[in-house]
Amino acid sequence: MTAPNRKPDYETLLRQAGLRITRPRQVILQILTETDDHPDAAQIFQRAVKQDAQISLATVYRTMKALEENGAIQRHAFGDGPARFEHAGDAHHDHLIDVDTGDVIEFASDRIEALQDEIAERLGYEIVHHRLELYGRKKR
Amino acid sequence: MTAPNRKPDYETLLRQAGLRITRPRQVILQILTETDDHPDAAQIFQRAVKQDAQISLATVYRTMKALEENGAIQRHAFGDGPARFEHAGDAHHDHLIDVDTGDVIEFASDRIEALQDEIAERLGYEIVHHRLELYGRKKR
DNA sequence: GACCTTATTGCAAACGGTTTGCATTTGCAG
DNA sequence: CTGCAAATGCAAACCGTTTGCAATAAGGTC
Repeated sequence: MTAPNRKPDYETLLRQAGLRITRPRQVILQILTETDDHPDAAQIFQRAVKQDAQISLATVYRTMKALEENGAIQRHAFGDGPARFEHAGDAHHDHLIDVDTGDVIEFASDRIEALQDEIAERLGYEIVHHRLELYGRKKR
Repeated sequence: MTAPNRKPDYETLLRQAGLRITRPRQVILQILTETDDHPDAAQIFQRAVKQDAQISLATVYRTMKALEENGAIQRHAFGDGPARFEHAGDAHHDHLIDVDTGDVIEFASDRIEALQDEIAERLGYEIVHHRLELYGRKKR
């Protein structure tokens, strides 16, 4: 059950943050708006180059950083691979990564969240954030 | 509640795997045997150099790889930092990382494990492995 | 629309963690 | 003790990511 993703208006968001909407950014934002998966910087770059051949990978990284700082996207590091991005603002969820395909399935469980809090509590800690990733293989 | 760690006999283990016990390896294995925390390669290297000034970082990495391949240690990547190692063979557990100190506290919860299986099951997946990390701050 | 200031860009170089090629050394089976 | 394969140190390569810099362009102001 993938969480529904309302596509945020990245452009307005950046403008409100006082950032300029440049051509490269338009391209990148459009890609993010259209995408439903969890692409890494290289994938975003590849897609972007098709629209505008002289966009640089550095700009992709810088744009992702700007978006992240403004809470528009989230950065994940699954396994040991490159960072992958997804738009923030959806309800909290964790990830199940298909080890064969790299596909990411989102899921949420209040019970797991509650248990985590309980454990942290017992250890005398306050959870700042957490990471729960299930790596699995599709049953046939 | 840190899981009790029975120190494995790395040396015998490597010998059984047909690997040679060299001076650098002796030093590294001793360090691993003595350590209770989750050191990264650089830390192991630092400690090793004190015993034998000409051990190289490459050898640390190669030794850790050999140990990992033989199931003697586990490699973790907390946050975005360097890989950190711990001896395998202890009962399964997850980690709570103190965001202020980097300290790692181990914990286990059957209930969380069960919930994970349940979720994967529901999604039609079989869990190969998982990663659960709580990042927290000590309450005073 | 032209102008000006400042943010943003592309490029290439630097980065940090990790791996690798190679010539040399070493463990250890025979 | 010898010989050969395995392991070492070193430096260079690697990969994902960040950064310095000079050039370009966004977008507020007139």
